[in-house]
Amino acid sequence: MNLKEFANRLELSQTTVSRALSGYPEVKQATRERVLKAALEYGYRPNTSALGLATGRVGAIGIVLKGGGEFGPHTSEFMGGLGGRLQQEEIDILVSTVDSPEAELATYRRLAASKRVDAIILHSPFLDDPRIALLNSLRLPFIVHGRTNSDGNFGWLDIDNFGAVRQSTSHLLDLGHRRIALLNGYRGRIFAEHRQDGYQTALSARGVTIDPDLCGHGEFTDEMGFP
Amino acid sequence: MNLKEFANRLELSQTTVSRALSGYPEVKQATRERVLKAALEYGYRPNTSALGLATGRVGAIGIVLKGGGEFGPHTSEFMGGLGGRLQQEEIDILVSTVDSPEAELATYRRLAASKRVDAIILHSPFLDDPRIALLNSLRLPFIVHGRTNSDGNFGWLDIDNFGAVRQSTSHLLDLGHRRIALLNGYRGRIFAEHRQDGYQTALSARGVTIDPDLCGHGEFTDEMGFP
DNA sequence: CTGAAAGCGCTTACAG
DNA sequence: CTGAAAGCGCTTACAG
Repeated sequence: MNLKEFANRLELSQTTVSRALSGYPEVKQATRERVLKAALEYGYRPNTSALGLATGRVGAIGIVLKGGGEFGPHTSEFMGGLGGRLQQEEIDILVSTVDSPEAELATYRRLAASKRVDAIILHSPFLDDPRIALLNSLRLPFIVHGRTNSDGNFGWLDIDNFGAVRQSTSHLLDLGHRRIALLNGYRGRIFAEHRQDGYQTALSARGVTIDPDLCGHGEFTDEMGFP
Repeated sequence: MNLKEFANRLELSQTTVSRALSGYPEVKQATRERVLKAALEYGYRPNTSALGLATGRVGAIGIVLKGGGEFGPHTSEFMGGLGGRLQQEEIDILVSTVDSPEAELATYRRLAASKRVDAIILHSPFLDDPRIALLNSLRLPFIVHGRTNSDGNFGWLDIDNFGAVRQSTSHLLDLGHRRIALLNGYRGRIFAEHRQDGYQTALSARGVTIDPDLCGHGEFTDEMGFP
């Protein structure tokens, strides 16, 4: 059912129905309630494409997943949390998978040109990340999950990698341990650098010399745990 | 850049440009090449919302993820494979997360009414799955990942759970083992039933009595491996 | 082989 | 407080 038909049934104009549904203030309370009730009853919902065309908002935020290793449990968990919140606003997550950095950039171009999403979540950033410059130039709103050294005025969110590892390392030192290994992510990832810093800071504070052999870098897999 | 502006630059009508881009046969070869080249150069792509409104196709297929346990590595892997194939057609995956079966049904209603996706991937079906009847009644095209006993004429894809477990059980029997445990999924899940059947078939074929204590049902987590 | 124009289903100034 | 109508950016009969 479309707006025209729905409005006809209510014997109201499309204008008034649209305004009632969108919460505009100039609709009479009684009218609004009648419309809201009928929408539930008939299951009417505005067509997303039409809405997107008229307003410029499509109600979806994009996330690009790399086919390979990035697609781990962290991504799942993050998407679960993100989706839970977005659900409240009836916003969905648009996932595009790619198999190379070039394909990822091409995907951002495609998403921007076709106006497929309202914003992007950029995750697992590099110290200096070309994706940020691209997104900026495309004027595609985005937020970064993780930290980076890239320039520009953009929002990001991250956990305190430095603090977490410094604190846990200190804790082990408190317990009397001295040979403490750090299983870290790939070098170049900023979170890995921060963890390394936290680790070194804690060790240095106690005068423990760092043994490079105890610092591993790589994928976060069970296998990587076995040197 | 929109079609109007793009067509103006080429000094062609929107009609011809649209047809050239969509691969309609009635466009002169030279014209088509000129359009295709310019599209790449200017980065023109049709607005998805407009395209969806005009054609009824939105270029996205939906998948609903339950916030809890379903969101494991299997889902990630499946989405990775799915996305890789869809990428070739520039189709994206629209993910909605829910936290209850009711919310999942409500989401299908929302996706259908707002015409947000072209089709749905239904995963982890139950023996008798109410989602299938709903999707049918909503006339939302879908395919089932996994098997079910539900009625109706619909497509599904699955691995041979019965054969896989029968064969691996037989293999262990061949090696001389007799106390073989089966760490299975939840009862009621059809894949779990099939695996159970495969297990029992293999054991019965050798006259080995089944010990219910060796059959675990639950989440596929490390913790579940410890009785 | 090409183009003018209607139509897809909404929103939102503008008018009352 | 309500409505008629233009406009969002495409596709596609229809006409030539």
